[in-house]
Amino acid sequence: MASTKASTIYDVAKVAGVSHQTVSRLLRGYAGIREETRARVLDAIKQLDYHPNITARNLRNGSTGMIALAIPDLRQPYFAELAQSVISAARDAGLTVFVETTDGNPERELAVLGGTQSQLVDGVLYIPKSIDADILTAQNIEFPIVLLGDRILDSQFDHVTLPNLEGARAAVQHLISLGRTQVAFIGAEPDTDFGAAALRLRGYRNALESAGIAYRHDLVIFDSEWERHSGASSMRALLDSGVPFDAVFCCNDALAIGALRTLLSAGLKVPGDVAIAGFDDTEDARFSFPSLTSVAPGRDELARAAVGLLQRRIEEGGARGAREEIVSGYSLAIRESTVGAA
Amino acid sequence: MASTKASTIYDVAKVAGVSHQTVSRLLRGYAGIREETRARVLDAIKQLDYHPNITARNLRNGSTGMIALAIPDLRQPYFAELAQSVISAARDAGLTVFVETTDGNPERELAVLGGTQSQLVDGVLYIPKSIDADILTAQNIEFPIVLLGDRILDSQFDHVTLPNLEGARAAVQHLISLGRTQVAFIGAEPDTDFGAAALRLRGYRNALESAGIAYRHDLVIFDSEWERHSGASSMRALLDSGVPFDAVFCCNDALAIGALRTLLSAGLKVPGDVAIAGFDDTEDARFSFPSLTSVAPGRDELARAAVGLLQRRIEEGGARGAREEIVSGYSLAIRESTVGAA
DNA sequence: CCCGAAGAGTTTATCGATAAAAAAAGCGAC
DNA sequence: GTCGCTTTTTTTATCGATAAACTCTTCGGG
Repeated sequence: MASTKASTIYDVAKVAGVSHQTVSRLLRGYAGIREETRARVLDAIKQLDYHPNITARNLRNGSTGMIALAIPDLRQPYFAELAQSVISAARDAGLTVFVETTDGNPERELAVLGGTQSQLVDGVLYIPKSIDADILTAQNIEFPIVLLGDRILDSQFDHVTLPNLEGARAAVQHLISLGRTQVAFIGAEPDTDFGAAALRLRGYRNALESAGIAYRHDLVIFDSEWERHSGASSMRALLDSGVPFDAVFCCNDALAIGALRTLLSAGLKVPGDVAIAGFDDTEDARFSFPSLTSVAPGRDELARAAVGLLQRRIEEGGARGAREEIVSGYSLAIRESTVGAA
Repeated sequence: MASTKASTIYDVAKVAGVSHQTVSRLLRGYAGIREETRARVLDAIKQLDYHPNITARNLRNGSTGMIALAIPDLRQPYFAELAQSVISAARDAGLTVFVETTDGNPERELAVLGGTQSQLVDGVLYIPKSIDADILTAQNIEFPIVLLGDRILDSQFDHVTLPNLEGARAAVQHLISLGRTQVAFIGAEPDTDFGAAALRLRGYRNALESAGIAYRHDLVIFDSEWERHSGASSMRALLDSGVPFDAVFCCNDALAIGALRTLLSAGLKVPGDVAIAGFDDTEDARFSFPSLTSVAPGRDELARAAVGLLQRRIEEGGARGAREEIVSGYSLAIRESTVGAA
C-alpha cells in the first residue's frame, strides 16, 4: 500500500542470499531451483511478508487482471443485482472489477470506451443504455469488449443477453392462462425493431396470437425509461385513456412496481381487477404487496457467461474469433400479483 | 489497452524532435518550455493520440489514484445507493473506485484489508457489517482507511456516519405527533451499546420520554439482519406476540418494506391501523404502496465527506492527524405510511 | 583429460513513466 | 568576444517486476 514501504523481490533476494531473478522464477513456478534454495527463498518471503507489486507486474506484462464494468446506475435494482453477480463471477475468475457508472448518459457511455482508465483494464463489460449499435461500431474499438444486458442490439460485438422474447411470451401466456383477455403492455419503445423492448413486444404478440387474441394498439404503452416513476405515469396514462384491461405485462420490474403503485392507489385490486407481471425478478418484486410475478433470467449464469467470454477474448489477444452471442435461460416466478387471493 | 500497442512518451518525443523528458515536463505542466517547442510537442501528442500509461505512472509515483470501496452487498438498495454516491463523489475528486463486495462475511471483510488488491489502491473506504471495532483495531492497518455507514463503531479510525440518534428520534416524534402511543421498534441488536442499532434505539427512547410515554420491552423487536425478509418475519413475530401497537419504527427501509408487507398481508391498514416509518430513504420506499415515511440522511453529502476525508488522509501520507468523525445531516421524508388516507 | 550438455544462478535489458543531475543555449554586461 | 547567469533541453537513474542472455558447476562419454 502507498503509505508503507513494502518489501520487493530484491529485499527477499538479499535476505535469502540469492539474486532477485531466482526469487522471481520461484514465484512464477519455475522448476529448476534446488530444494534447499527454494526453502531459503520461501523463508525470506514469509519473513518479510512479501507480496508482489501488482503495478510493476502489470507494467511489465501489459495486463492488469482488471476489467471495467460500465453500468448505467447502481440505484436501479436490476443493475445493482447484475453488478453484484458480475463482481462475484469476476472474483471467481480471478479478475477484479472496476465499476464505472454512466448514468445512461450517451456522453459518459462513450467516455468509458476512450477514457483514461480504459488503459488500466484488460477489457470492458459493457451494459449499454442509450448508446446504439451504430455509434458503438463507429467507435473503432480495439480492445476486448463484451456487451451485457437486456438492451443489446444486433452488433459486431460479443454479447450476452436475456431470453427477451421467450420470457415475455411465457409471462403473457401465464396471464392469458388465468383467463385474462385484455392484456396491456407497458414499456414499448418507438422506432426500434431490435432491442429488448421490441423483442419483448414480439413475445407478447406471439402469446396473444397463439391464444387467438387480437393485438390492440391501444393496450400498448410506450415507455423507454423503464424506471419506477415512469411505470407509475405510464399506468396513470393507461387508466386515463379509459381503455379497459384486466392484466398488464411490464417490460421490467421497475415499471411493474411503479404501475402496481398507481393501480393500488387508484383503488383497484391486484390481481382481482388487474393481474400484473414484470421481468427481471429483482428482489423488490418479492417484497411488494402483492408480490410480483416476474420473468427470472439466470442472472448469475448471465454474469458468469459474460465474464467467461470476456476472459477468453482477453486471452486470445488480438486474434479475434467469430462473434459470440449467449442467451441465458429463464424461469417464471409466479407470485401474488397474478395468482393472489385478492 | 492491452491488445494494441499504444504510443509512449518516447514516440511523442521522436515525432516532436525533442527528448522524452521535455514531453513529460509539458504533460505535468512545467513552465520552462519555449512556446515553439510546446506547440511541436502538443502537435505530436495529438497526432499520435497519445495517452499516458497509468500503470507506469503509478509504478513510479507509488500511488494509483484508485480507492477501494468495501461494501457488503450491492443487492441491498441502501448499499447500492450508497455505492453509487461514493462512485460519483470519487469521480468528482478525480479518483476511481474499485468495488469489493464482502457479503458481510467477516472473513471477506478482513480479506479486503490484507488482500492482493489492497496494494493497488491508495486507500480504502470501508462499509463494515459484521466486523467490530476490536477486530479492526487488531488488524494493525497501516494505510489510509475511512469507515463509512450506519454500522460504525467507536474506533480509532476516521469515520463518516449518519445522525442515527437524531434521525430515529425525529421519526418517532413524528409518529407520536400523529397521536400514536404504542410505537414498536424493529431492528434492535442484542449486546451492544454502540453502533447504529443502539443509537437508533436510544433516539426512539428519547422521543418516547419527551412525550411522557413509558418504554416497553415487549414493543422492541430484535433483528440484526436489517433485510427485507427479516423485517417480514420480525413483524410476523410482533403480530403473533399479541402485543397491541399502532405504529412501528424500523431501523432501516428494508426492514420497513418487509414489515409493511407482513402488515398488509395480515389484512391491516397502513397507516389506518398501524403507521410505519423507516430509515435511509431508499428509492423503493417512495414506490411502495403506501409509500414509506423515512429518515433521509444526506447520502451524497455523506459520500462526498467520506471521499474527501480519505483523499486528505492519502495526501497526508504517513503523518496521521487526529481521528475525525463526520456526521451527515438528515431530513424526514413524510409519506403515506404515516399520513396516508387509508 | 578434454568436450559438450544439462542444471542452477546471475547479469543485463526492458516495460513507460518521473526525478535529479548535467549540459547546452541564450543573453546582457564589461 | 567572453564571462557568468538564467532559461531550456538532454542524460542518466529509478520504481518493481519479467525476459533473455550469459556464467559457472557438475557430470558422463569418448
